[in-house]
Amino acid sequence: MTDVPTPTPAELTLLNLLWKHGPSTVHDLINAMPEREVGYTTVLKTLQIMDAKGLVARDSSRRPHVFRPAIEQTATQRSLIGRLADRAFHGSTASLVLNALGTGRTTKTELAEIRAMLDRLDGDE
Amino acid sequence: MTDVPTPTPAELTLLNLLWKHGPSTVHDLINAMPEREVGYTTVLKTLQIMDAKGLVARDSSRRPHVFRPAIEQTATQRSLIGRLADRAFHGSTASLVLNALGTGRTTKTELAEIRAMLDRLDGDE
DNA sequence: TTCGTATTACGAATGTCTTCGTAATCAGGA
DNA sequence: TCCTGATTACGAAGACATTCGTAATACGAA
Repeated sequence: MTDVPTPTPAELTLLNLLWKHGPSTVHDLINAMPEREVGYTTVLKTLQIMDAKGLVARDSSRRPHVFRPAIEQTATQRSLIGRLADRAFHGSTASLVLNALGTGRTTKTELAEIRAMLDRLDGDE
Repeated sequence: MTDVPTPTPAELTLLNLLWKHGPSTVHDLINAMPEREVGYTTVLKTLQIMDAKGLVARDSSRRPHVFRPAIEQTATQRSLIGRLADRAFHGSTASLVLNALGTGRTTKTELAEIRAMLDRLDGDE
C-alpha cells in the first residue's frame, strides 16, 4: 500500500500532538508537552527534518510557521503494528493481538469493543 | 512487574533465533539466518553486549560458547506491545488491538482464536 | 529606514546501535 | 612443549537520532 515513512520516537511525539491538536506552531507544541523539557530549537529542528521527510507540512506564510501532519494517524499506527509484528511475532498480526490481550490490561468495556470489531470482520466475509 | 530490558532490533533478531532453536553457538545463529549477511564477530559482539545487559546467558565451559536466552519471549513481547501502546496509542492496549484488527490481515481461523481468547478473558471475570 | 526582538536555519556535539578489523586467548595435535 | 587454527575480546569507525548553541533572517515599532 502507501509507503508511510516510519517516524522516530521524537517525531512520533510531535505527530501525536499534531494529530490531537491540529495545526500548531513550535510554541503550541512545547506548551502541549509540559513534562518534557525540550528546547525551542530542538523542536524546530525536528520539525524541519520531518518536513524534509514528508511527515509534516508547514505553512510559512504566517510568521510563526504553522505545522500540520502530512501522514495519517491510522496509517502510521498500522505501519508501526506491522513492523512490530514482523520483528517480534513472525509477521503475524493475530499473534500480536493474542499476546496483547494476554496482558490482561483491557477492561470489560474494551473487550466488548473488540468483540464488536470481530463481529464486524466476520460479517464482511 | 519484572523489568524486562528492551532489546534493540539486532538483539531481538538474535533472541528470536534463540527462542526458536534453543541454546546456540555463534555459528548456529549465523546458519539460522541465511538472508542476513552479517559477520561472525558482529554476532559475537552483539551477544557479548546482550550478556552484559542480561538478555542472554552463556555457557563458557564448552569451547564454542553456547548462548541461551535469559529473558522470556512472552514477557518481552508484552513489553514491546506496552511500549508501542504508550508511544502510539495513548497507552491503550485495547486501541492497539482494534487498529491491529483493522488492518484486515487476519484469517478466519485467527479471528476464531482471538474470539476464544476473549471468551476466556470474560470467563475469568 | 533603522533597530530590536522573535523566529528560522545551520552546524556541531553527544549518545546509541551496528558493524567489523585486529589483537589476544584457548585447545588440540605434532 | 610448541604451533596452528578456531574462538573470543577489544577498540574504533560509520550511521542515525537527539539536542542545543549560534548565526542568519524577517517583521513590527520607532
